[in-house]
Amino acid sequence: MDKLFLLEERLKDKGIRLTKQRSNILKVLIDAKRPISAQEIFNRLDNKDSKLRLSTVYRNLNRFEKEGFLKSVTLSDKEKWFELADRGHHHHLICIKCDDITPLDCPLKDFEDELKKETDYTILEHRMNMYGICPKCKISVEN
Amino acid sequence: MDKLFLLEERLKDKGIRLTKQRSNILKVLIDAKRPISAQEIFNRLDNKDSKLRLSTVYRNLNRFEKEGFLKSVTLSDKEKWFELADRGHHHHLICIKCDDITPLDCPLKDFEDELKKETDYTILEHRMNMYGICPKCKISVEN
DNA sequence: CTTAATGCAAACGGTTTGCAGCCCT
DNA sequence: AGGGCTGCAAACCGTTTGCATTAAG
Repeated sequence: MDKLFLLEERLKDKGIRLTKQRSNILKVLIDAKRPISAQEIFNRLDNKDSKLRLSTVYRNLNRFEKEGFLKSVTLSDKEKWFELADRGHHHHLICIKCDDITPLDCPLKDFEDELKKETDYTILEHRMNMYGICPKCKISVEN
Repeated sequence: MDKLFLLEERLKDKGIRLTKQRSNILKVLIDAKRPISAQEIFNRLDNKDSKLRLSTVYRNLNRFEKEGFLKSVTLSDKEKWFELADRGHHHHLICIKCDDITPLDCPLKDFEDELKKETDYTILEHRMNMYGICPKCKISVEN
């Protein structure tokens, strides 16, 4: 099945207009297969056929997130990264040398349940990232 | 024992000059008993006896973190929060209504060990935050 | 005295916003 | 044709930086 087509259908269903810019942004997100920043999306689309401004990228990323198409991740202290929400809840392992990203299953289900009981909080969300050096970068550091 | 005195001694031991500004910043961090932003530190010290600039707060927070006195936490997408490093490794549960913060023991030791084996990464660090609504705010929402 | 630390102001980088005009539907 | 969306430029906000002055040791 064509991911882009499906996403575009969902846009239309919600009454969100299908512009060339939106379509292109979605394409980049699909191709990326990993979290990606607004700036990087912009870079990959700049000098392409249609005009595009960074502010448009931001506006649409925010819109898409609000509509549930995207999830944002805070992996660095600087920019937000965005990825398609179709892979379900998971976390990330990031190589601090090469920015390689590995998705991780969530190990926090039991912990969260326990926490609810202990604290009487309504738990809404959690975030977890692991940072390290990937096998490849370990080798290149040695050389 | 006096926390401030001990921290100031450690500053001197490292050859870091003990200024009035530094002393005041440390006081606020000690009193806070929770992560706190540069701006909030500045607010609590503004209009006090000695002069202070926000940039000085930032410079010292970064310095203190580098020296191992502080840990920074990314709880929101906006500002960094800082807390004393004397409590050892832990995480945070934040009420999104009132910003109340509860420290949490780390539940990720086993997961991290497993991850090292599975991925052959060198794991350097991880971050984890839980977000929810505290008991008090749940009640006030109902009213 | 020496030089690290601060005050001050300006820059920076990621993100948001207001407005006029464009182009989906 | 109408209103949502974009281009454009300017603002915004947390943070950093360069330089002259101050003050710690």
